Amino acid sequence: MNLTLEDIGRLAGVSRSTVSRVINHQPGVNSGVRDRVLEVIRRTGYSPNVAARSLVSGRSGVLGLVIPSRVHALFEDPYFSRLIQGVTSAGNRAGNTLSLFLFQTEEEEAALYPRVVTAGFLDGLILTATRMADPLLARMVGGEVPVVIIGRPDVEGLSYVDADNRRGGLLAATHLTSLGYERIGLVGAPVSTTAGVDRLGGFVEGLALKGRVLHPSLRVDGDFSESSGYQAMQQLIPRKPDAVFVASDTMAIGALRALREAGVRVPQDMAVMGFDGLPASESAVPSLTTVRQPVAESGARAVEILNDLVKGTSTAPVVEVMPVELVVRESCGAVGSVGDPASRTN
Amino acid sequence: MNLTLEDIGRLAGVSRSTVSRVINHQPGVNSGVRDRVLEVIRRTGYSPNVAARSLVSGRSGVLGLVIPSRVHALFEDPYFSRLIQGVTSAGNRAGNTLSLFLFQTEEEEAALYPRVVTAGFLDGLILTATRMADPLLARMVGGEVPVVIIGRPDVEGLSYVDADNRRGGLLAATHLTSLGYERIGLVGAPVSTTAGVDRLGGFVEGLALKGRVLHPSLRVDGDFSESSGYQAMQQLIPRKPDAVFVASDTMAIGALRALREAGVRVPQDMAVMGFDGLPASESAVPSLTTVRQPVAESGARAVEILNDLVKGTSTAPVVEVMPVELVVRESCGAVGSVGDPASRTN
DNA sequence: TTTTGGTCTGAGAGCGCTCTCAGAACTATA
DNA sequence: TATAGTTCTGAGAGCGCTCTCAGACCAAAA
Repeated sequence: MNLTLEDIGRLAGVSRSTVSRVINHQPGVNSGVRDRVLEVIRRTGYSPNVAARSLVSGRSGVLGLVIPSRVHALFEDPYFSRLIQGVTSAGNRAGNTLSLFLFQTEEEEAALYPRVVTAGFLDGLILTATRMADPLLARMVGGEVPVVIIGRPDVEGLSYVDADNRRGGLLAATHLTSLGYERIGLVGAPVSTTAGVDRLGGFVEGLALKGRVLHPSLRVDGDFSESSGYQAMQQLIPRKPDAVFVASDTMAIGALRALREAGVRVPQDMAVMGFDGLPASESAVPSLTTVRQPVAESGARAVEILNDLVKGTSTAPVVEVMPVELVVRESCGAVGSVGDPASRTN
Repeated sequence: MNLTLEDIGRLAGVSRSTVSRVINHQPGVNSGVRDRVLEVIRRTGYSPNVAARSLVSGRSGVLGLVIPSRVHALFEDPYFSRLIQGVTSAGNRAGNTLSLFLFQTEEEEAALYPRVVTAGFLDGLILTATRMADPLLARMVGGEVPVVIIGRPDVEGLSYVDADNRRGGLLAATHLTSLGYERIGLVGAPVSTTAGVDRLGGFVEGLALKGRVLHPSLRVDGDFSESSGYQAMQQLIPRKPDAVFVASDTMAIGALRALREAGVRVPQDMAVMGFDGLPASESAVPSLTTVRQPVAESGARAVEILNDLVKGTSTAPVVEVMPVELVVRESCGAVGSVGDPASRTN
């Protein structure tokens, strides 16, 4: 049942070459012939053999999405679900198929690397969740396969799509200070990631605009996991901040859990802000004021950039910074009936 | 820089054929020659061209994972993250690469289907989250590509890996009745899925063992999403059940949210059970008694079965039912200081 | 020495496709 | 009618690999 170009040609009374031309929308085919061929293709349900095609063209239409999930919990962050959705839907539109590479350990990563890159099977690669000084990045630079990073890499010369984390941190600081909070703390993202560094940098800058500094005792860093947010907040509670910016929604949800257990009311006793704008931030109790970043859009944009790189339409490095946006909900007391800073009890 | 078999052969002083034999671990190669070839391969970092290989062998080593995420929220259920982890890690071990197909709409599904199956690019397919009477399944049956379903399909003749949902439902019912609860309700999974049907069936059977029936007014079905669990529980609260089995952890977390808002204490005023055993069920407040199913293991098992099918080691249909297990935590009052049924206040 | 049998190696065909190139067919111009 | 130009089509090479088949080589048996 596996048809070839030759078969279609025979059925349509033309040669393999002509059928190939029709399939690839090349000019110079008599329209009558073209219709006849298309009709045969439609009738037989023929679709070209991808392996043969990519053998000669050197293109497979397959893009790789690499997620080095060393931190096991990492992948379970809904952030990745959204990202994957964005990447696949853009891929579907563009005619790509997506291969997913999840690495649990660095050994696995090293072992599979040749199969991923050297085999000439992938047209391009999207890398996510890289750390600073990531060996993965080092391997990629100057590789034979175009690469787009999601998140800002710490080396030059690579294409990437990043959220405007710095501005996001700044928005958070501005929002909290303008609401009148005094002792503002931070549950940071790991400073081994540029996202962590940038969100921190923007946050500190935003505080500085109002002549404030981030007191070191009011800062605890997490690792993006829910439980790390929980633990970080447990450390912060006795130090009595009146507002805390948590640098990811997932960690913020953990922080809310710690506060609930400790009997600290949000926002009356303490304001909490998140970062990401995941659906979970909306259904949290109280709903979470957060900085939304366009996760799915970033993934989609990465696919577009990568496809341009593959086609040679554009040449590296392409950089795209995606806008972030403040989403005001209940957890900072700025809206809703739950209370505002003026009516706080502590 | 793209090396071919011919290049390696020239460098090692042998022919293409011999190099091929070495690479594919075929017998009948002089061990001195073999070592020489391997050394050249190691030195050059050669790895065979996948397209050429699969063109002649008819195998690509690529498995497809199809997730028809019609319900948009579906994919954001951490269940899928775990499943994907299980599938990829088994795939990594077995030398497969994984292609991910996420369909947002039925049109997309239909449009991409030929590209997925007919193109001869995939060795096999893993299908998840199929509904009853799923057109996707109909398309698969008798297809040219081996298929393994995750979850029990509603048609005969297909290989599948399923959790023992029926037994899970029964465990839930038995646990709740043995704790002395009287008005036991259900937030069900959609009956358009076999998981929903089986969990319901087992639950009803478990109640029947104690001479109980599930009162229709105490049953509301959800769609696996957090918000559907929230809404279902809102409907259930005025009907005053003293225990509710929620047929997925994600929905159970929504249900807990509704209860918290309504001021209903868990487990003192109402016991709640979940299903799945996701990490989130442990960090929920109160921690959730649930039925754990081995999600990652199911994914891994599906890969193994599929690989056997591809190799022809086994012939369809292969069926594997994965065991489930009761995980007792705080939310039913069976353990912990929060209270037990005897001390309930209503 | 010849024969037999086994072990090892290379030549060559072919997987299904793309792409170049040459030639066929047809139209426009001299 | 002859020539040039244009449009369309098919033959054929080749992408990098696997696999069959025949032959080279060597040791053991006749």
